[in-house]
Amino acid sequence: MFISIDFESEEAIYMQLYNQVIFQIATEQIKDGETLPSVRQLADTIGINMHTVNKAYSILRQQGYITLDKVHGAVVTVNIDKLAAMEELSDNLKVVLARALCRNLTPGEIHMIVDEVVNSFINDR
Amino acid sequence: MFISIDFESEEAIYMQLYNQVIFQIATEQIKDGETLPSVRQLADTIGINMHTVNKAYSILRQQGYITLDKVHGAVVTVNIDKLAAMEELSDNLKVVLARALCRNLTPGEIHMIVDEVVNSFINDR
DNA sequence: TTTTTTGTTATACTAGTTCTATAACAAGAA
DNA sequence: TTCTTGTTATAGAACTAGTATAACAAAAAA
Repeated sequence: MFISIDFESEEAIYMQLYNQVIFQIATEQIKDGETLPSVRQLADTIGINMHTVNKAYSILRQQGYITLDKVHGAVVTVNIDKLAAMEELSDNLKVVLARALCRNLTPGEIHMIVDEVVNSFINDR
Repeated sequence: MFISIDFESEEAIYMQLYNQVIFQIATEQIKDGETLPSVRQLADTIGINMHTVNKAYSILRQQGYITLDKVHGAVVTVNIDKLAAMEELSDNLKVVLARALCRNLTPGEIHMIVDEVVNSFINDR
């Protein structure tokens, strides 16, 4: 797994890590059932503290992207609750799309950009 | 302008305030050219410190949703740079749509939910 | 003119978050 | 046994959020 952290960024390290794991699952660079590096190993590779990786992993687990245990480590487990997933997306979209409407983007333009972004992930597979 | 703050929320007060202004511009409850309450007045109404309102307003200004000066106060000014708006939306969508793809939502399902959210804003106008 | 209100800036304090560091524990694997 | 695993505890440094008090210049109202 390739992770690159920008230490100059405003964004917290554990958040960058969290987002990059999400991106890699979305583009299937990491697939359902595959294992992430251990917290200590990844912390060592990146050059950050173990607890920072642990925090990212804990949030990923809490939100149902991975499972964690001592036997199997951090395993990607893609959620299958469609209804919950749709509600989550709806919530996440509210702020983003409100901003787009404030900028006077039309529903058509918004659709076009949604397509672009979705396809950029799918084409990376 | 009606603002309601959840003091129990994880979300910072200035962020809740920022988001609610965005929502009200998106639903045209506040229209282009209209004036927001002064920082002191709004702080008093909500029952929070002046600096907390000032922070929300400063970010709104910095991101081009309002202009601030002593003469006219906080005036809503809808941005007209389409290209910048589209790049901003594209960036904001990346994280949200990656999460949706991790949940195994299809492009069709994503489009349906985008429509729902966009229409919920437009129908509130 | 005086008073009030405006955005803006400065300083200071508390509480909480982020990140690091060291350490320890139980449990499975080598 | 030895190593590695996830997990938890504690503690410190640096930063952020929110509050509080205060002050300034400039426009508006009295």
